[in-house]
Amino acid sequence: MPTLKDVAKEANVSVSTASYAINGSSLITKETKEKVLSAAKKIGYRPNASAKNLKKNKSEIIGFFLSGFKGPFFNEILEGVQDIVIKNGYEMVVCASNSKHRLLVESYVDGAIILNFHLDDYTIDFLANEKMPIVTLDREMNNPYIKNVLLQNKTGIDFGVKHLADNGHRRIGFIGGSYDSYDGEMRLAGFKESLKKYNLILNENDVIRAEFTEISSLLVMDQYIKENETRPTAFICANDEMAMGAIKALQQNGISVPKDIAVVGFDDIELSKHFDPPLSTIRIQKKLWGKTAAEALFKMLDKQYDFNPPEVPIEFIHRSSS
Amino acid sequence: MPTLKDVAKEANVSVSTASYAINGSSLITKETKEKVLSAAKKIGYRPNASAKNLKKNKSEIIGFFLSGFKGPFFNEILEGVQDIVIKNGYEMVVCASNSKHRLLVESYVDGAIILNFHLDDYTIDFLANEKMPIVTLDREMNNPYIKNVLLQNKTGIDFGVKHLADNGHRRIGFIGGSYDSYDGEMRLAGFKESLKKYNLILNENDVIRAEFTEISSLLVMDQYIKENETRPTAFICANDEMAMGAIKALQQNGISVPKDIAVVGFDDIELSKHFDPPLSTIRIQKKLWGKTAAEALFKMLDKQYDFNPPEVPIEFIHRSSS
DNA sequence: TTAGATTATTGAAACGTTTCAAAACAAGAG
DNA sequence: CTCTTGTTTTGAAACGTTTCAATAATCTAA
Repeated sequence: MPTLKDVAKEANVSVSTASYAINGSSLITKETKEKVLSAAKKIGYRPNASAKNLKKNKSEIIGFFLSGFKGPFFNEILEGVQDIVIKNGYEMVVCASNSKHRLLVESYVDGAIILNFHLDDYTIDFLANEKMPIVTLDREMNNPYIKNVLLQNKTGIDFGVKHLADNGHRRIGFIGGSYDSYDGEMRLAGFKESLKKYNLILNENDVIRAEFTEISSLLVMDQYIKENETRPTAFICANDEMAMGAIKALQQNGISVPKDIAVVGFDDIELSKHFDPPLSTIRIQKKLWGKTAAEALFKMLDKQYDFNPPEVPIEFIHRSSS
Repeated sequence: MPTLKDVAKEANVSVSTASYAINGSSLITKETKEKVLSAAKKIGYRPNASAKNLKKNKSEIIGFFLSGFKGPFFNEILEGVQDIVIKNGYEMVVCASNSKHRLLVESYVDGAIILNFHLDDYTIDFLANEKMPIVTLDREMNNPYIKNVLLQNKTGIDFGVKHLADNGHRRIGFIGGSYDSYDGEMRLAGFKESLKKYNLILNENDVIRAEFTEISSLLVMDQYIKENETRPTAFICANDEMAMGAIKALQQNGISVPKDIAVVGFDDIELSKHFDPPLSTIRIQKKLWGKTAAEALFKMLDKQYDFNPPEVPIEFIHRSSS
């Protein structure tokens, strides 16, 4: 691999001149610059990012750290982030990590957005600093170099519960996800608050848990149906996949949705509007979520720390499942 | 940020000893190693990847370069790649680039998988070398350090055409995508070959083009319907999204699918089986595609160049749209 | 012309690691 | 004791850049 030194030799200038020329410094005359540039092209020079970053102590790359590429969800968030990253002249890398987090730990990136339950709070808190601000999408953290861009889970759930209550439902069940999900637990907490708000009684037995997947929800719902004589007239679910699983279980047991039981999801994933029946759900504007997060990050990279990121809008989408 | 030097000072050893200790060299005694490690922890030392990579001239990271995060497609491929990458003790970064490709050009990664029409052949050819082998998913290239892991587009289309021909269709149309897609053009070429194979005549007017999206396909199909008195009894589409768009256009014009016109897609995306009517299509095993690509890459990283990656299986999925 | 100011170029140090070769130390053998 | 051998530690160079400070070249004005 040819280096700057090789370019300098080829162009008959010093290494420093070559460096200035390639970086477009105004110190260098036009002729020299051209000489260097054509020498660089001739020998196929490419800058070495490691050396550059080592010297400059920054990479102009930000990282998005997620738990895995599965799921119908990330693409849109990433699109939003990417837009802002490009606008700021940076690049984004996306990493799924479940253990080592090398890229996060070894100063690869100048900033990070985190949506990854594998990472513990302690690590995130330890990593955040002036040289590497962090935005979390999946937890609340309190650190001058960390901003949280969180969803309005409780508001969203409240829209759903209100809708059901308005339509006369008095006994509403909830399908939650695994305990380690911040959003999931917030949604459950919101559910309980909303029930109170609308004077509905909470039947603890009607709060069931699956694992955020369609199949897990189908199974637990099937079991629930078989074990319970009387049932809620509506379920609200911590995400759309589980709503779909629940609906399938209900249908398989001869229970009609929404005639016998109404079901409301959360997230409004792409599939939801194509599902049969189309799913009532709470929509997150995912691309905007990504944008908001990225903007918060760049604000911190610009040494501004004293602000609160704007809320990401959320809305209830009424379709046929309720 | 504390450096190795700080660790060395804290532990009362030399920098080299600290380095050996942290990297687990067998030269170092147990006690020294422990001393160093606890010093490192105490002062919050984290290795600096830039310095390390500069010295070692490798990063143990491979990059996946795609054109954008849109589309229902990438996640599964990425999952496959990620599995293999982790198995090899590397990390993967995913980048969407439309212009600068900084991460690809500046020796950030030790290898690359490319599915990105924004990148031109010349650049890819220029970048590939022993220190950075490349696997392409979206074009044929001939270079000792590049392997192509391509789909069996023609075979796939042939399954579709055969299915339609077997069901008595004599006039079959095709909805292609934009000209710059390798897979799209291969599918079109395969379509023409298959027509010949089954003695069907090609009506050039029945080959229409959209842009791989549902909406573009809906629009061109709508126009096609309005402009043409007689029509094929079946369409085969270069991807599932366009098949869905076409079906919607047909339905909006009072044409029933599959009763009046059969439609077959390509890719078998998640949505296809939930679509109304569920879509007949050609399935790509996307996760396996990713795995195959990653395995080819690691073989090259292991200095093995003389092999052909295995074919990625492909199959026809019969649902209700045909 | 020439001193002084301005512009263009260069040498060398530094960034944080790794790793070779040399040095220091410890242990056995004579 | 001293010599050898083997083990552990260390000093220093190197990786490819950037950038400060210093030098060289050119220009301006008296």
